Amino acid sequence: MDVSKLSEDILNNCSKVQKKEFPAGTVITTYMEKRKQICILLSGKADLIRYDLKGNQDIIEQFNQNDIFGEVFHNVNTNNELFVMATKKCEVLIFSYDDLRIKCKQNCGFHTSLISNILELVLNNTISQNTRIEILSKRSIREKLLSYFNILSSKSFSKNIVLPFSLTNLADYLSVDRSAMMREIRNLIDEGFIFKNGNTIKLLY
Amino acid sequence: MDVSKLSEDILNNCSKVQKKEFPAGTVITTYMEKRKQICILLSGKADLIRYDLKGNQDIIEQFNQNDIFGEVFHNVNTNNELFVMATKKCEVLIFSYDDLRIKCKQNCGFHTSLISNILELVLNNTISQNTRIEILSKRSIREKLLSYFNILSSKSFSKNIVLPFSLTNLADYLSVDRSAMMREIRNLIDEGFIFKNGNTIKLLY
DNA sequence: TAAAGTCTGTTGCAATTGCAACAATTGTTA
DNA sequence: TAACAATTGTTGCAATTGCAACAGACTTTA
Repeated sequence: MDVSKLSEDILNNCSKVQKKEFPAGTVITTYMEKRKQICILLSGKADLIRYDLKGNQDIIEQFNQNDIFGEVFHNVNTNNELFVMATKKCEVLIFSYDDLRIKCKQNCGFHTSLISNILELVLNNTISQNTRIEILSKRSIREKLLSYFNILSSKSFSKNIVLPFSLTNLADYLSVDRSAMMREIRNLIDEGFIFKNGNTIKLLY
Repeated sequence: MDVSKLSEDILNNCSKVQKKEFPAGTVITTYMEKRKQICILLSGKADLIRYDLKGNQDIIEQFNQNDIFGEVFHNVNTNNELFVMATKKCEVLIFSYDDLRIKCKQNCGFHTSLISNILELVLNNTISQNTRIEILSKRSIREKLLSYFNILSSKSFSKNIVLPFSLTNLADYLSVDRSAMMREIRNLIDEGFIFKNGNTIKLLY
C-alpha cells in the first residue's frame, strides 16, 4: 500500500486526523486507557517502551516506516505504563479509533476506503505477529534460528539470505541471549548446516 | 461485539459470504496462497495445524467462538502447509478479503459496517497477540508465569485468579515444557509467591 | 584523527530447562 | 461401573541457556 497517498487523502478529507513531527528522543505518545489512539508512522523510527518494576526500560516493539501502532493494539491499564519514543526524527499520523467509526455515517465513501486501508495495515501487522509468535514458540535457540532462516529463505526464494538487521537485534527479535545465540550460530556453521559471511547466510541443507 | 448479529446481517446482505457447518474431526479449510480467505468461528472449537518436517502435527493456534482466522493472517507458501481442523462441531462464516473490499463500491452503507466489524475482530486478535508476544519474550519460565498471572490479575482486578485453561494447555501457551513449568510453579509456591488450589491461584506479592 | 560508542565474537560457569519416565488423580465413555 | 483417556504432579539427568566479562572490529562524532 502507498501510505503517503493515504496520508494525503486523509489530511485533505478529515479534520480529526493530525500529522505531527517528533525529533529524535522525544515522546510520541503515552498509551492511556480508553483513548483508543491509532498512529501511523510515515517516516522515521520509534520504540515502544515500558518501565519494568526495577525501573529498567524494556523495548517491547520497534516501529519503522508504514507501521501502525497505538492503544487499540494493546491491553492498557494503570499498572502498565507504555510509551512510544522517537529514535529518529518521525512524521506521524494520529487519530482515534472512535473518530474512524463515527465519521463513517457522515462521509461514507471516503471513510470506507480509509477503514479499509487501516484494515490492510492491521492485517500486515497481524501476519508479522503470527510469524514472530511461531518463532518464539520454538523451544531451542537452534530451532528459532532455523525457523527464522527458513522464513527469510522462502520469502526470497533463495538459500542465500541477508539478515535485515544486526545480530544484536536478531537476538532481541528471537528473545534469546545474544552470546548464546552467537554460540549456536557457530555450532550451526561447524556442523555444516549454514555458511555465514557478515550479514549473509547460506543454507546448506 | 455481537457476532451472531453480525452473522445475521452478513447473510441477509451478502451473497459472497457463506455459512457452513463442520463436524468434529473434519477439515474446515486449508491455507492456500493468494486466496485470501477469512473465516469467523460462530461456534465450536478448532485448531490451526501444520505438519512439520518429521510429519508431526504442530498445533499453531487454537480457535474458539468469535475468533477470526484465515489465510490473510498468515504468511502462506508452498513449503508451509497449514490447515484448520474442527475439534468440536463448528459453525463458520467464510468469505474472501477481496470480496470484502470490492463490494464496498456497490453497497457502501452495509459494507462499511461489515469492514468496521471485521476491523474490530482483527484488533481484538492483535491485542491477544501482543499480550502473548510479550509473555513469550520473557527469558525464564518463572518470568513467563508471573507475567501471565499479572495480566490475568489486572484484567480481573483481583489477586485471586482462575486459569482459563488446563495446566497442560498453559504450558503450550507459554511454549515451555510442562514438567519444567510444574516444577517452577512448585518453586513459586514453596518460596511463598503464590498459593495454588486446583485452577485457582492467589498472588501473595 | 582521536575518542566514544556500537557490534561481533568468544569463553567459563552456574542456573535453568527439556526430556523421559512414572505414579496418582480426575474425567469420559462404553 | 469398569476401562480408557487425559491431566496433574514428581524426579533424575543431560543438554541448553543466560550471565558476566572481555577483546577486537567497525562506525560515528567531536
